[in-house]
Amino acid sequence: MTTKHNVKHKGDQQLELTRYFPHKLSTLNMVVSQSIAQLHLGRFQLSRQEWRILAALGNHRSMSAKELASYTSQEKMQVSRAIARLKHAELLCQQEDSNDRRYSLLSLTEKGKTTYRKIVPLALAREEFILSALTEAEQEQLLALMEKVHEKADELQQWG
Amino acid sequence: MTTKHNVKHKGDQQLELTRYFPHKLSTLNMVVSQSIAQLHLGRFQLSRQEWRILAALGNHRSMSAKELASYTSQEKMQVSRAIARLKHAELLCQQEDSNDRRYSLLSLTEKGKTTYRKIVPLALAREEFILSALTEAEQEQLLALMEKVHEKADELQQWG
DNA sequence: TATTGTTATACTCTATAACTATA
DNA sequence: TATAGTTATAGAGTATAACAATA
Repeated sequence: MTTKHNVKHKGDQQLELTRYFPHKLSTLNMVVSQSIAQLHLGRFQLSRQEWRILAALGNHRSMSAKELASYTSQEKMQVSRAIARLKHAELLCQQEDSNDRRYSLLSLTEKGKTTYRKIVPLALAREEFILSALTEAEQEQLLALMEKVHEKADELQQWG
Repeated sequence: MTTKHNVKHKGDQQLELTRYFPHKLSTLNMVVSQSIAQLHLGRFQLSRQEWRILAALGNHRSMSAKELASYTSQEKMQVSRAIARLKHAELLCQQEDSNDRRYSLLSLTEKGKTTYRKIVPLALAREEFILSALTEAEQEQLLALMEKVHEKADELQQWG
């Protein structure tokens, strides 16, 4: 019996960290996210949270804080604080929803849109560079496989 | 011209966050790493850094702090602090390398080995569950594709 | 009573770099 | 002078939950 992780003794399972999927995924994410962070942190002074919100609003005109949290996969406090910073930097403006005043409508200011238009081509160029390691078909495969794994991991997380 | 990310106006690139590879990778990593963290944080009171070191030493008998840093993809301070905590918990012991006393030889205590033997089967079971979303062939594909992407991202990160 | 969003608090993590000891 | 490893410090990020306003 041969498996990916060696079994040295009967009933004595070994875990080789460098072949352990969660670790491989984590290190891949580390290098990819750092290469992207160089962009928004370095040149645009945007935290990851702020960058995600800028990206969301640049593409969707207007969203509530709750929608932003869900869309950007962040907690509502993270979103709330990122909004405060973006508002302070005058990249974003906030108005009440007249139908339900608990909601706020968030959208980019002209300054925010300008920043979006500057950063997006650079971000897409980096994505393209990274994915140029793969053929188009492989890219689709990779995304499909990641999707499947994501669903299973969701299941696991729910059940603890 | 159709691309993955819509182009609404000429020269006006749009980025759809949910289709942006770095973001998809980040959210996948989030759910996978959290499902693993439930294990080592919840049941074994080990931080991610400590868990990685335990895993490394359980599989390799003895390593120096520097080797651990490289092997576990962590900074040397993180490793140093994780070592201190593991030493305090008596899971790990440290002795000087008699050839070069700058180096220390780190290895698991019996208590550390016992913890390793308890946690590894559970960690592997979680990995197996997550990867059960894929066939064996798909698993190999996924790892191969991730490897290629990793190399490209390394390149990008180096050049800034 | 439930929901959106903000704020307070304490805690952890991180990054930079200074530091010790050895070579 | 270079390397292994530790420690100090400050800043950033995080989680929990209390809170206000609205429905």
